[in-house]
Amino acid sequence: MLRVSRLTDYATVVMTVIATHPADVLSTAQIADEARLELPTVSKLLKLLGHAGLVESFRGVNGGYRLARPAEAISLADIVEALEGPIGLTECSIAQGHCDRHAQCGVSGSWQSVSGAIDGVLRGMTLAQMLAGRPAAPAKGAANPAQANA
Amino acid sequence: MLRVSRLTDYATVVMTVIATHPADVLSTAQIADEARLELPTVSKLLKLLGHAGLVESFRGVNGGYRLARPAEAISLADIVEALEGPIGLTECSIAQGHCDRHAQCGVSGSWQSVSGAIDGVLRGMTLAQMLAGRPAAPAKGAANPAQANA
DNA sequence: TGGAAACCGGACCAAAATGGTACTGTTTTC
DNA sequence: GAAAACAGTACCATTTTGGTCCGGTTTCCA
Ligand code: FES
Ligand code: FES
Repeated sequence: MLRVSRLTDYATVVMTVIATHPADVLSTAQIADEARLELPTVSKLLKLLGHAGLVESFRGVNGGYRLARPAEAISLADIVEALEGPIGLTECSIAQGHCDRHAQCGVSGSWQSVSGAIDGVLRGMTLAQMLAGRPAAPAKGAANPAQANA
Repeated sequence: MLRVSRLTDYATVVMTVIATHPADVLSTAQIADEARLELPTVSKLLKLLGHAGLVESFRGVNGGYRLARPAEAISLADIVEALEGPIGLTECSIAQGHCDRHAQCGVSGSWQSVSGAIDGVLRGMTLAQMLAGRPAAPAKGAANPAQANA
């Protein structure tokens, strides 16, 4: 389905919740409550996001999480990468040489090309735009050209 | 990793192999041999691609497969959709209403936006372009045009 | 008329990824 | 020192994926 993991989807929800309170340090329980997600799940997500440097964590009583950067400086690509690793549609397009078919298959170049384009799209969508809830087209005004597919 | 299935990757290889012989009807064995893939796997791929209307199949002796459309009219999006279904990064972006969190999460709009953009990218890459991107024609020297019964 | 080539449609299974949870430790505040 | 809250990790159930196989059907050719 060319889909992103459900955890990644939830991560965007969590990030928007945090971004709604830019001045506060929110506990996992608060975030889970606002995001309507299970607490252990949110906990896992926050750990990943913290590891990627997208959120700042504070331990101890009254601890919690806060955005490490303003929402304008956090892109959807950052979140996706935090959850799913480097962006690349195929394994061959991430690390060449891993595939013995690389020599004559020749499609890896095309995959790399589209991977780069998609990376640009994801990088053009910022958390601030997601917060606005009414985001314009990310990079290019790519409305669906023709849905007429057999 | 925001990756496409490995089968989808193989499908592009298979499609380029078929597109290299626009005038011939290639058997599954021939395609598998040129693509350096296992025959049962290629068989499954061809079935899927045939269902999607991307290749034409001919039964019986000397049967095989052929592109149903010129390579210029087949896009990467067509191949991806044939293997993985409709393009959409999240489940919510494909069918709204499946998610009880849809009301207040608000990120589904953003996901739909980027999904549309990615769909445009994939639709802009044609099989002909993928063919052109190849470094060189691999094993085209073996001119076994019609009915390689041998 | 018979056999062989080749596709068709499934079912089937093993392996891997995913989603989700739980537990124990460590840090900080009061 | 007790409680709050994050850190790390380990674990398991479920789903998805990858890959294979089999019987059936169609077509061509001798
Ligand atoms: S390089 Fe790996 S399949 Fe093309
Ligand atoms: S609509 Fe499903 S998580 Fe946002």
